Amino acid sequence: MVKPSKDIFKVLSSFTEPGLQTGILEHGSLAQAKKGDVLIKEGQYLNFLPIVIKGRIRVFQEKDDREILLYYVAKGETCMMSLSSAYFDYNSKANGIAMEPTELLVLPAFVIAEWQLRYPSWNRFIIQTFKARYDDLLQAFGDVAFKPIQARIKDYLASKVTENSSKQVAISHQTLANELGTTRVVVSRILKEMELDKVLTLHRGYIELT
Amino acid sequence: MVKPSKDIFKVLSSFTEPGLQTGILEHGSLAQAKKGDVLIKEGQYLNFLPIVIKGRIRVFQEKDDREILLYYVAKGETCMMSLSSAYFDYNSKANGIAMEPTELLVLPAFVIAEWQLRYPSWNRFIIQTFKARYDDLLQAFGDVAFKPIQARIKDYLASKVTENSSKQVAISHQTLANELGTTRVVVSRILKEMELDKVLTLHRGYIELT
DNA sequence: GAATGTGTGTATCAAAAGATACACAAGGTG
DNA sequence: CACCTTGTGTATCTTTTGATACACACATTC
Repeated sequence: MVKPSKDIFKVLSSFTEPGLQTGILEHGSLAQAKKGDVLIKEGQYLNFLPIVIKGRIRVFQEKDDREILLYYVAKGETCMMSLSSAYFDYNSKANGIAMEPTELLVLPAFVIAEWQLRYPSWNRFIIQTFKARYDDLLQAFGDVAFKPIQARIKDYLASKVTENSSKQVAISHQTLANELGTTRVVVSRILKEMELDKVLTLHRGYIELT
Repeated sequence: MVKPSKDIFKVLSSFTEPGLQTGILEHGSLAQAKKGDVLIKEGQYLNFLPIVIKGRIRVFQEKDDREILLYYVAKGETCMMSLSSAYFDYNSKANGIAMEPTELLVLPAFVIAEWQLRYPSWNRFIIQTFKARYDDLLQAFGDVAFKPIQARIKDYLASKVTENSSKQVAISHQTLANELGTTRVVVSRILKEMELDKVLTLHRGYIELT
């Protein structure tokens, strides 16, 4: 049980109220996760709220041997599943796995509602989280409902290109399939078509957009 | 511009603080919508928050000539799109249409954030709305991503049977297709298969589960 | 370099879903 | 009744997606 230091407010810069900062230092603890660590499992009850200080968490749904991405939790953000779960005593409807070595600030569930009425910046944080996750999900929902996989692959790759400002996207076909909720063979097939259409070049382990 | 009376708190029974009630009576106004009235259009900016007092609103996404249901807004509830839009000055990502003659309490956007810090019951209302809509959407997302249409039709009809405690579900094939994001022909085909499997009987304008 | 795991290409077949077109029935309206 | 709208049944064809199977290349480890 490691206590956080004031350094975390370099990352959590939106939490400005002195009382809030004191509360975080008092009730919070720091936890580490290795790449691949399972942080949240579907069905699990959570009575704490993790906020990512460093690293990234992938949150996804699973059914049989298929997966589909919901969202990533980046530095300074928290996970919707935990928030819902901690706030309402519901269980998680998704899984969360650390993508890289990740550092978490863990807060007990009871502070969420309490601080929300007391500290405007905390309230804003909670509302922002709900809103951002809802928007993400809505976007994903529309895509799955209306777009063919080909277009979704294109979109996914395009967003990665922007995100990393590199034309080369390091991802395997299997992982891409897991992000989009389909299978490896389908992804390979479509990627090959796209290569024939000259929109990208395929390599082992990465894809190069043209 | 019709001012609301105290009667609305029969519906909005969770708003207990006297100050909140006064605020609602002061800043709110009542509006009526006829069946089929378009209340929210995709892309629209909203600077008000409507709360349903009577009736029901259908919120859905649209692309080309396809539709897919997001959720219904029932008595005492508000619409996630409006909330997001009014709270954050974003535009709506969905459409809202009155399903029946509907009465709305309309509040100006600025009250949302203000009341949220001042009145716990209002805060709870806002959070509940986010949470409930997120859950709905997550469920729908998983269904679209993983379930074949046949199963989704089954689920949809089953939920209507429960909701109305009647084995007869009054819905046309076209409307059902619009709820699920597919086309009429597909729905008719699958329903016919299901009739041959003896799980339901088809009639003009309604479907009877067995 | 043999063994193993991971990543990719591809063929074949099957199932699901969509597009288009047409027939017809039921109900309401003039 | 003639007319129009809405709802349904269904055939045909195509596209998309999925399932299974197999080959092979690259990389890592022993």
